[in-house]
Amino acid sequence: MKHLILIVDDDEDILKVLEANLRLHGFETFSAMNCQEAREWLADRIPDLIVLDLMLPDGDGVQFCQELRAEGLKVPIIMLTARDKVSDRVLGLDSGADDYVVKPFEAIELVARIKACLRRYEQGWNEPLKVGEVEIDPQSRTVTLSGKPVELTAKEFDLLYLLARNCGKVLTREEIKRQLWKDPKRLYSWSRVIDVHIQHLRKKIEKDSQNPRYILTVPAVGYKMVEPSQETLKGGT
Amino acid sequence: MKHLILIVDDDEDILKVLEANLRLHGFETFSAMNCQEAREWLADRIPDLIVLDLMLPDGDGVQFCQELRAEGLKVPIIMLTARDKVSDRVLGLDSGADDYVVKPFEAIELVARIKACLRRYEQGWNEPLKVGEVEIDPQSRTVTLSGKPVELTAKEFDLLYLLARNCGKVLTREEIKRQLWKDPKRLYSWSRVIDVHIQHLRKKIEKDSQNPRYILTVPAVGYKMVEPSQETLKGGT
DNA sequence: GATTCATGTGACAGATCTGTCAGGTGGGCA
DNA sequence: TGCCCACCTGACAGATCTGTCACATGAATC
Repeated sequence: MKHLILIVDDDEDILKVLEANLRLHGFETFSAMNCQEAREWLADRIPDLIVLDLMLPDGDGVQFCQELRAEGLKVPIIMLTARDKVSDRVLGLDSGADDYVVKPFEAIELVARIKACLRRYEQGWNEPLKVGEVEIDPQSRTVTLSGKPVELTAKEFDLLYLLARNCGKVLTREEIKRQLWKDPKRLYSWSRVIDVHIQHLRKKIEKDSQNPRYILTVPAVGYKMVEPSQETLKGGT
Repeated sequence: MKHLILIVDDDEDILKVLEANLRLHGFETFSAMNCQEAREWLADRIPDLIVLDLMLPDGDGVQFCQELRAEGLKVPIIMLTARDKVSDRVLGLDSGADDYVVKPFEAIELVARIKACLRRYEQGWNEPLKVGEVEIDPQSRTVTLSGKPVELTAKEFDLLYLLARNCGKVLTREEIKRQLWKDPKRLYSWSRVIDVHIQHLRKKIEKDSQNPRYILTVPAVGYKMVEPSQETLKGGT
């Protein structure tokens, strides 16, 4: 439930201040001293927001930001930048960043920006979705099937919402793991958790969990959710 | 899932540093010390990207690169070159290389370039294709024939997509094998797998698998996919 | 028409992948 | 503390996929 923030900065003092402040405000934090560290960390899990210094020992923050965006990372990124280094690229925010804060700054200001960004971002993750007869409302974390409420556990809900947001697109088990488990180290790669949760979901939202219409297996690849076709909707054996 | 990178360089130190760095970033690597070794390796399989030194003991990198392109190899190639050797040929990139990095370089920079190249390249592998009435969508891994969905296995799908991407061009069995089997050692060279999969595909997407309109046999060479001509579309016997 | 070579076809078995289940673990709560 | 519940693990069986083989077919050549 806590938001996880990744801070990328090479100044230890700033790191410490930021970490302390953010934790005070109920965030979980993880720090990286350079691009490389950040990359490695991001290979495993996805934070809710990234605070990124413009100047890093092993690369340019703007470039790094563009790289992340190109990889399809969608979480908000806030840039830290010295006043005299505020380049047009950053100001134009076409680096892919969502906001920037000029150093030196009050920690409180950054926290405010972070909260604002998260709010805006989570709008997208707060939108109710409808796939076929399945309606998913993240606000209340409720799911209804043909109007009737369905009880889901936390993981089941998150998994369903993730699938629904990528409706039609195949998600590999790797992708799912990265999004749903903040600490993937604890999850053995050969674990069958995802399959198990998928089965639970099917039992709850499919009429015939043996012949699923919503959550399809794509052999050798992963799973995908689809808008059921008319015929499968009718012919519900 | 991991990307496979072939590094061609005769400097063992550089090789070691590159391998370590690339593996750290989740790539699989294979090294060749010269053109010959690279050629032999490439005869078996196709990496996702090649890092190629300009100066090699048994040949010129630019020439080797052109050779590979002439053979129809399409994966991105990044050239390594000493600053004073940056020839116009390389700068113009008409050697067929996609990018170049000047020595000495930061490993991190190369990694960034590699990722950028891969991203650009893989865009192409996510695009839906349409050949005649056959539509192929890699995102959802679905195929439709005249709008009606067709069920394919994983291998069948990969094979079809490969043929479609090379629509009009003949692919030899060797080329197909190199692209679809990352570990070709396990596949006997006389194996008929490809033929068998082709037959399965024909049964699924051709009206008359005896007189295929999409997937044609080119005797003594291989297979090719074509945009069916009008007459064959009408006269469907 | 016989021979030869390459491709098409169907059957089969081993490999791989998914679905399923029976514990085990740990956190929350009374 | 002890119960309950969600979640994770690991083993297994069944289903599916895939590579191999044996043989059929068909075209080209002499």
